[in-house]
Amino acid sequence: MNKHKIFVVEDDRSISGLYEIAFDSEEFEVECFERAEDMFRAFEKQEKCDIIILDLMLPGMNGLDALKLLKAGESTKSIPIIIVSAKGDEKDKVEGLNLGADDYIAKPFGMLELIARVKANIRKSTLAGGEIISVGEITVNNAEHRVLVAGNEVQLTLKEYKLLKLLMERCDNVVTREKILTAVWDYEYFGETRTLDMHIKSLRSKLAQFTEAQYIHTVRGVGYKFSKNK
Amino acid sequence: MNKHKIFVVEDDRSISGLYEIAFDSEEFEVECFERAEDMFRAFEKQEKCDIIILDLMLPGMNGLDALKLLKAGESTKSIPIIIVSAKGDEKDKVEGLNLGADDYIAKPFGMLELIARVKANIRKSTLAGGEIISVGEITVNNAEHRVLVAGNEVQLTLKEYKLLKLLMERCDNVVTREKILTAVWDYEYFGETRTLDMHIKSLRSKLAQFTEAQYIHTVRGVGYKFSKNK
DNA sequence: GCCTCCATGTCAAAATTATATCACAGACTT
DNA sequence: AAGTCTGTGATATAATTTTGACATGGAGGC
Repeated sequence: MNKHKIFVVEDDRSISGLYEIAFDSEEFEVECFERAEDMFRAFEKQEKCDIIILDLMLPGMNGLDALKLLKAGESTKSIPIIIVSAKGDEKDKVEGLNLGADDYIAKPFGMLELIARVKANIRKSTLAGGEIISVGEITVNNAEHRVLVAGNEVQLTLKEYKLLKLLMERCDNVVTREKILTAVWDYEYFGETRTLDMHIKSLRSKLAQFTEAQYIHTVRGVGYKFSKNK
Repeated sequence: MNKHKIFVVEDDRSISGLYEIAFDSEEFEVECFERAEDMFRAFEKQEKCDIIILDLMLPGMNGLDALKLLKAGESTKSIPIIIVSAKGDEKDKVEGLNLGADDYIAKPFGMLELIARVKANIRKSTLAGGEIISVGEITVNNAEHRVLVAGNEVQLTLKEYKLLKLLMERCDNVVTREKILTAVWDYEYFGETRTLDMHIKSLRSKLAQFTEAQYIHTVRGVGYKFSKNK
C-alpha cells in the first residue's frame, strides 16, 4: 500500500505543524491549507487525498460550507472527512456529522487519538470503497481486472479498461476529453488526435456485443459520459 | 472445493427469491431467513455457512444488533458478512463496517455485483486459512513444500515455487509485475528485465506436463493472473 | 429546409510496446 | 567436473496503440 495522503485545513500554524510531525512517517503524507479555498484549488489541479481533516473554525469560507461543497462534488464526496472544533461546540459537531462528515474530534485532542481516528477512517473507506464498480448490466472487477457485461466476460485491452473504469467511476458525470487524456494517457498536450475516439469506438463495440443499451454517451464539445439511462 | 453455503437474512420475499436464483449454481447454496432470530436458531442447530448476507432493515431484531451478536459469537465471528441497506443510508453503512462487517452493498444492486462481492469475500476468508492451497487440479502444500498437478508431483525450483504460491494465494486476482518482483525477488528497481517472463515460462511448461488447462494467464500491461477458468 | 463548419466516428496500415522464447554464462551444489 | 538454478541480452512474436485520411452527422446561420 502506498502512502496515504492527508489534507489538513487549519489556520493555526502551530497546530498544523503538529499534524505534520504526528503524521511524518512511511505511512502518511500531509498537506496543509490555511483556508478551505486553498484546498479546493488543489482539487481543481487534480490533486488527490485519502482523507481530510477539517477544522470548522476557519477564516474565509466557513467550515460547514466547505464540508457541504466537498460532499456535493462528485470527485470529493467519497473522501472521508474528520471535522475538528473546539470542545463543547456540540452544535457544530452534530451539524457536521449530519452533513456527512465521517468522524469528529474535539480540541484539544491527543495526537494518538487523532492518528487512531485517521487510520480507522481510512481503513473503512478503502474497505467499502470496493474493488467492484457496477452500473446497470456492466460490472468492473478491478481486483480481477475483469469486465462483465450482462454476465458475459469481455476482453478489454489496457487502455480500454482504464477508460471504462474512469468513466464508470465518474458515472453520470461528463468527463472532459482533457481529463480523460490526463488520466488514461499522461498527455500534457492535447493536440488534435483521434486516439481517444478510437478507443471509445472499440469500447462501445465490445460492450455492444452483449447489450442493446448505450452506456457511453458523447457530449459534444465537452467529452463523454457513462450512464445507464439514455 | 465443495459448495459454498450462503445465509441470507432478508424479510422481503421477492428479494430473497432473487438471491436464490442468482446463486443457484454448482458453486453456491443459499438458505434464506426472514428474521435474524431464525438464523441464530440455525446456528444453534450447528448449521454452518461460508458467508452471510444481512439486510439491515429487518422486522424483529435490528440488523446492526444481529451483526454485533454474530461478531461476538465464538463460532460465528469469523464468518464474512456483507451488509445490505437502502442507498444513501450512509450512517448504517459506516456503523456496520465499524461493527466488523466485511463489505457493504446498497439497494438496489445488480446481481452481478453482489455475486462478485460474495466471491471476493469468500476468497479473502479462505485465503487466511491453511498451509495447503488448492485450485483446480493444482495443489501447493506449503508445509511439505510440494506441488501436485492432477495428482502428479512436480519438481519446482525455489523461485518457481514462490511465484506459483504467490499467484495461487491471489487466485483470480491479477498480480502486478511489480508486486511479483517485490514479493519473489526483492527488487526495489523495476527496470526492464526478462527474468520474470523466464520463470513464468518454465512454470507454465512444468504445469503443462500434467494438465491441458491454462492456469497462468497474462494480463497485458498489468501482470499475471492464476485462475482455473479460461 | 439547406448549407457549412467542425467535432466525432471510422478504417486500415504503421508504429510501438509487452511478452515469449532462446541461448548462454556465472553461481552454486553435489 | 557435471548438473542445477538463475539472470541477462538478443531476437521473435503477438498484441495494442497511434496516426492520418476520409466519412459522418449535429448545430447554427441563412
